[in-house]
Amino acid sequence: MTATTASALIEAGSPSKATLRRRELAAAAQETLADLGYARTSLREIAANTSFSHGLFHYYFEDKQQLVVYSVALYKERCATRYDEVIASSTDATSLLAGFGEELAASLRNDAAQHRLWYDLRNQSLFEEGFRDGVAAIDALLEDMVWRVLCRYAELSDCEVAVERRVAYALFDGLFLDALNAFTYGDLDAVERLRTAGVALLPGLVRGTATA
Amino acid sequence: MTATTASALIEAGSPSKATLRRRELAAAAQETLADLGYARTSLREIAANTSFSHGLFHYYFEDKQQLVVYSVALYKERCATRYDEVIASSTDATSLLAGFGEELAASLRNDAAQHRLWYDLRNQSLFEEGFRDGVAAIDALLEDMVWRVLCRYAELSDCEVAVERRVAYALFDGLFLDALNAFTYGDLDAVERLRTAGVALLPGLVRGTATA
DNA sequence: CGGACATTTGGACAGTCGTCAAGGATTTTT
DNA sequence: AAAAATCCTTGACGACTGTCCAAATGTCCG
Repeated sequence: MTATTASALIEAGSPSKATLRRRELAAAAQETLADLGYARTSLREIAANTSFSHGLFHYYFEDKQQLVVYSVALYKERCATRYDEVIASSTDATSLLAGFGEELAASLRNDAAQHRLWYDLRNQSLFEEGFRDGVAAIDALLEDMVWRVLCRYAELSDCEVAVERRVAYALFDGLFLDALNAFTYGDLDAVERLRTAGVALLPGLVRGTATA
Repeated sequence: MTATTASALIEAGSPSKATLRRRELAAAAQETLADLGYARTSLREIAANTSFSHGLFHYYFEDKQQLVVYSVALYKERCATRYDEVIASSTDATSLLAGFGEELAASLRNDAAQHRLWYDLRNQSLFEEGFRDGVAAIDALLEDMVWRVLCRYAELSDCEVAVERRVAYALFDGLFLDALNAFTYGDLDAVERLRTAGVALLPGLVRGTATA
């Protein structure tokens, strides 16, 4: 249900002409935002990296907040399906672990700027109420994503999950945020460290089902 | 060594008259900043919650960035010693766990606004280079704090630590950030959930020393 | 007391910002 | 082809920002 709410932000199904333009503007905005962060990015600067004028953004979005939330949601909707193929194609726990670690590392390596924008937005939502609903919807998407990985891993390794959904998400998120920090500061090893730590964490979140 | 770097930010030892005033201004600034967040807080607004004028802040601080870093560091220096008394006074693993959980919960319950300011600042540092050194110094302080708790727990439970320093910090930080999000959104149960999850995590980060 | 220095004020400066509205330009519909 | 609806640009408005600075105030020592 919460996931559906998030999808509603992007308006799935009917790609009307206006919706397509809206997505185009949001995608362009996302690049500039990922570069500079929310606070330092003005609508004029966003428009400058575009073939459109700054006024147009107010034609398609009510205000800056809506634009930013829409932009981030647009990326995160794709991002939240990142591990689904590995989940579906893995037939044993070991290969799931390997595929998961690979995707985790790739996500940091290739999309670091987008991730830091997401964390920026999530943090702003602690101060600006207007962000809360959008952020909560995206957060639910990511929590579901982690939960799917964990459940599949438990299934393949014949165990049961030993932590709550939100705890599992919080732990992986902590690892990822730490790695993103290091990576952004220029520490290239952070990618491999994240892979290792992520792969090591997963087995710690399940317990054998034989004990009773 | 890294901790010493952070302490240098606050200038320990000699409480000159100027330093005292500097601390007073920073402490006042911290309140407004914790309320509004970094981006939405202007020097005029900070000064308005003070008996001083806005120009004075530029007399004691080079720019807004320095003021903010100093303000957050001032709080975090105290905060990073939060668990030390429990560490010192606990004589068995169980009471350490209980005391740790209690402090963890209290930290969220009482200082939520200060914590979200810290996370705000840490996130800004991903976009603004001027924040990096100060943030890294504070981060090292917190990592040390977690590490001290973990090492003491391992010692009292006759185990050895099974994860690296930064991984331990990242995991607890993930739990805390998740709880802070929920708490700020009005979820009062987040405090007790954080206590439970924190207490449950600690034993998972050590392993018995008997196995060889 | 009087000068030297430190502290504090409040206004001015030069920008930047989000928002909006009036008017072209373009597309769609009739 | 004319009319209507939609799309897009441009320029302006008022408010706000960090920073700087000349002047006022306070403090301390000779």
